[in-house]
Amino acid sequence: MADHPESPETYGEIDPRVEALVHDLIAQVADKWTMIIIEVLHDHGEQRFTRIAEKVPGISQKMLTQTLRQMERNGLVKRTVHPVVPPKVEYRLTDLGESLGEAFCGVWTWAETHLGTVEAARKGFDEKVG
Amino acid sequence: MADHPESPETYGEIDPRVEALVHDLIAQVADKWTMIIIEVLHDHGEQRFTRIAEKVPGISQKMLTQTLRQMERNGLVKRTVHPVVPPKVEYRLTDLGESLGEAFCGVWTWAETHLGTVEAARKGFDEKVG
DNA sequence: CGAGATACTCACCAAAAAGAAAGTGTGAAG
DNA sequence: CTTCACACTTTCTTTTTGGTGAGTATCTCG
Repeated sequence: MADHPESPETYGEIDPRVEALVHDLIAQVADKWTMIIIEVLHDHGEQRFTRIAEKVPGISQKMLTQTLRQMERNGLVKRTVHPVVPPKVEYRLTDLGESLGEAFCGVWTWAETHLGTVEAARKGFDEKVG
Repeated sequence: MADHPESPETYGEIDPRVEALVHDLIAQVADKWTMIIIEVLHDHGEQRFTRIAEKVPGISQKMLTQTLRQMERNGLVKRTVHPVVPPKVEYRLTDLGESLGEAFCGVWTWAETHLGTVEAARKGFDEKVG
């Protein structure tokens, strides 16, 4: 599973660290929940846990916590705890988070633009096969 | 799981069909293997099955077939079978596939640019936690 | 005193995804 | 007649994911 010394160039001159990070990030951004949370936080600004949950229908507490933690670890969101009772925790996008949202716009736009093409391709493919 | 009439706007005015497709596509594009295959095909042009496999270390035959099929279904690659023996099958990116690769560049670039920032954020986070 | 609010965590389980390995069809080469 | 190449497919096993529901800490309100 390590390197293949016999295949000199696997692909290009890509720094494996960048590779790994891209995979990582993309896997996360691509993640259903991360994507939506970035959008919610972008559109509505700083929000607390329960508010986010309300705006992301279908998410479980577990996944919300998990996703938010992951985003925090990657520096995409800032988590602010107010030491009051009952607890109050607020989340907001960092500059990094905002910039990722923007970078991702290209893919969103692509998807919107080519919606029809992709649907047609799928239909064509499924007809030939099915 | 449908709408929340009591929360008038969950997020924006997004057509749920677009939503769904975007999630779908993004999940697929974001896929580790799809990303790499797009790159390989972009850099090296049309390639046959085994050649791709060689350039994507770690992928299993199953996943390669699966990913390629999915990409074909979405119109990202063209599959050409030459009726010879032993079999010869070639894959190449369609215009749609190329355009997706380009749209994705933004994210790649983002990742390269912010590699350091993210790594630092992770380190900081892990130190506080661990 | 007991309920309620908030932001979690934890344990358990089912489903889905992925890996590993062996099998398939066909014709040419040895 | 056996072997090999190629592009898969199939089966089996393992790993990863995600949902559910209960539990926790703390202070306030009725």
